[in-house]
Amino acid sequence: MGVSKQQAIENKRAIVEAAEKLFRERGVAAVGLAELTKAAGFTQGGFYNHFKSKDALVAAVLEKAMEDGAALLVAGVNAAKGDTSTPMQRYIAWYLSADHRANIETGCPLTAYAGDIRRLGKEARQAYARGLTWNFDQLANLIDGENPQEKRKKAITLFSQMVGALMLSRAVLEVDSALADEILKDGCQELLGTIRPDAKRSQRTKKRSTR
Amino acid sequence: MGVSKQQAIENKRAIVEAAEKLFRERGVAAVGLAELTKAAGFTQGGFYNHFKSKDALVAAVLEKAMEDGAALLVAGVNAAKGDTSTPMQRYIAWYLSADHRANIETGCPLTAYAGDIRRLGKEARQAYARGLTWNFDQLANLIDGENPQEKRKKAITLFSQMVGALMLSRAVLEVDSALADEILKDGCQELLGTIRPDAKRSQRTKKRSTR
DNA sequence: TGTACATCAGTGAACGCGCGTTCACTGATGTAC
DNA sequence: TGTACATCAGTGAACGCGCGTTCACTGATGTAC
Repeated sequence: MGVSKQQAIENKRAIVEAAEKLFRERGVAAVGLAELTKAAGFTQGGFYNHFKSKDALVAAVLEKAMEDGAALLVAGVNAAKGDTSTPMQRYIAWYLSADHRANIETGCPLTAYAGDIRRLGKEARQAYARGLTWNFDQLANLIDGENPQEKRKKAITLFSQMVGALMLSRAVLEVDSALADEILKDGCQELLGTIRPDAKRSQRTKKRSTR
Repeated sequence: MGVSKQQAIENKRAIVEAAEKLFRERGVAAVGLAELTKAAGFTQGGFYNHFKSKDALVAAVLEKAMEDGAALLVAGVNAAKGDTSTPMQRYIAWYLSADHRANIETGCPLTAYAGDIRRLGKEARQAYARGLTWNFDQLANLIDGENPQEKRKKAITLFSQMVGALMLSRAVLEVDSALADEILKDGCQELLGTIRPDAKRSQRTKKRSTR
């Protein structure tokens, strides 16, 4: 129908954006191209002007998701004025928050896609692995002291626990919200204690006093 | 075509068994009833003699999977003759083994379905939540000392970490097997150290000496 | 600056396909007498 | 114990549906002159 180059670029971006949200919420297989192109403001057939297949879109979406995930880490780690917590403490507190749990479309893509990624195309899986590697590297930098190997190992085990707790909490949220909250809170408490041994006791005391 | 009652029961069991494996490997949405009934030895239309809908099958499969997961925990915890490790040590070592990672169809269903369960029917999600609750209870019993709340908290955080590490390791296995192995091994080492502080050093020493 | 025309993003119908579900029918099983 | 018959698991074709992908066509955009 005749559309400016700029509009075409915007339309492609809109497909990826819509896919990024819908894929996470409902799963890649459950979201059709008709729905995606409609969300981007045009019709089904035009999809193939932008991607050679749905699989190519999936790869682009994962690539974009990993970039967004990286931005989340970088931004989340910045302290608000007057905040005396460490970057790692802020990251953990955000990661295992009810807010992050509720917003799977805008949250960490590594947890959001953890269950599906095995079944997606190779390019998508490679993007995921690259994103995970980058995340481990960044987290290792936020861990203080010790030798590089120990820092990396701590980063990996810490992140594994965050991913597991967030997934399990989301898994049972609608059916057993008390259990979901327990998983999140226990994980958060435990991890904040782990990264700073002397913070563990004060964290616990704080919890109790607020009850 | 006339079939004995016993055969009919066996056929129903065969559907659930086939579904249990295929659902985990390829996802619930990607496995059709035609494939399942064929695997069970009959044709598509007969499915509805056994289940009122695909959703009802999914619920039955999750129910069965949780039972099997429970049996895995109970069995895995039993010591071989001459084995001096604790039940918890054995469970962790099995859970974070390359063997368990490779066999998603027969492994722990809580990790296998962690990513998909949010999108399944309510009955299936309830079965999952019940299975998770049971698992936490059992693991808490395997943790020594301390008060019940601390044991439960430890069980939850420990299991979260195992689920996260196994999921992430599976997620990148085909694309970056070195990273996948690192996640599994670091997680295993860390957890074996956590549950028994004095075992941490000996575990590390053993690892190094075998390299 | 104005005109002629090639480009190519979007249209909308069609393709073959597999899905979950329904249904009239079959015929061995298993029960009632 | 033998016969008549109701039950019901399995058959196989059909239902409407939505999927990913293809394609001839449209027409505003943007370039070449």
